Amino acid sequence: MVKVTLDKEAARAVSRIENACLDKGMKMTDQRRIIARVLSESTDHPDVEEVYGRASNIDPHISIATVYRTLRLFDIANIIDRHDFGDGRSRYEVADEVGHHHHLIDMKNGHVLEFENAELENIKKRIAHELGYELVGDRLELYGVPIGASGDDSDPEKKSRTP
Amino acid sequence: MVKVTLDKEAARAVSRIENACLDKGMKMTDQRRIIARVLSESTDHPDVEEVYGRASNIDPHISIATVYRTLRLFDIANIIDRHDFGDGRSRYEVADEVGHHHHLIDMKNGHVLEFENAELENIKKRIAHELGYELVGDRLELYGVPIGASGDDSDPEKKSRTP
DNA sequence: GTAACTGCAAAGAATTTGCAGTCGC
DNA sequence: GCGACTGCAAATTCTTTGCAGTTAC
Repeated sequence: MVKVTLDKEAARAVSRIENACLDKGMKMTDQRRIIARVLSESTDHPDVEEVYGRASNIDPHISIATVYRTLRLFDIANIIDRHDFGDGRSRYEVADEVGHHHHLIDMKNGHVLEFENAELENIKKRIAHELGYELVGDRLELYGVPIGASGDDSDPEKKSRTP
Repeated sequence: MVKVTLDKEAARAVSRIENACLDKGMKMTDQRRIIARVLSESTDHPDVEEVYGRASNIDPHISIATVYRTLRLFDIANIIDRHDFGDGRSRYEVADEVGHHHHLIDMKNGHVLEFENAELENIKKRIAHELGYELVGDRLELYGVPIGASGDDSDPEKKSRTP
């Protein structure tokens, strides 16, 4: 049942991306559809290499240059969000349709948690206003260590370097 | 009078950095002293190339590799903060001794404003706790456009690309 | 039909590193 | 004196780009 829900959501995201492309006069090529699907089905925050790998499983002929170009386009079109978690590379995920979430990076094992907080959203807006600005974007990452932990050390999303 | 104050502060920052180096068993070379001075005297957020340029004005023989190495060391030692404002390069500034400030990037002209907000600090900590983490670091940037503006377009700190 | 897109390989930009010589402690 | 540090140039890593052929609309 979970899987069905996921597939449905992913399919919805794919068509959302396809529509966004067509709206902006971009052509919907097989490669873009594949990358859209890969991103829609991802629940983590893959970097370019990782997206390339997953896309290659679907079409082994896809080129990494195309992945770079497509991710850049999707990013500009606000279809996806680009993140920088402190290791050198950019990471991507499908953009929120509503609301806005941020990330907490577990310094112990590299896990990335997502969270959303209305109060936080308000404060950010308020601070910007107080400085005389309209908030048009923002970026927040928290870096933390598990409370009272001495736990495992796996690193499903690699390690970060910025504290 | 302002200038005197600045020089005093810069001198204090330089010796603080020197002490931190010695504390950690790092050698205090001329190059490191120069880079410490450059950073201490900067009120903006220079990138490596810029630090290199300013350091070169003091000692034209300094190498950019040394600047890279030194900035990395200072960063690890928590003497300085590294930032990423969305253009490709890293930017640096002397770390806060107390408190913690963040940045608002003016999307219109690239200006970078600094701000501090106690309420914000609390929320971040609280969110981390709710997720089961002790907050050990964080990063926040706001991107904004001036309210009711159609103003100038200078870019003293270059332009950013992330919204 | 044609402008946009792709793959490939080469170019670019930012940063790191190997090595031989130098210098702080 | 010795290990840490520096300068230099070459190497790495991530990302972009020029070009010739292909494809979506």
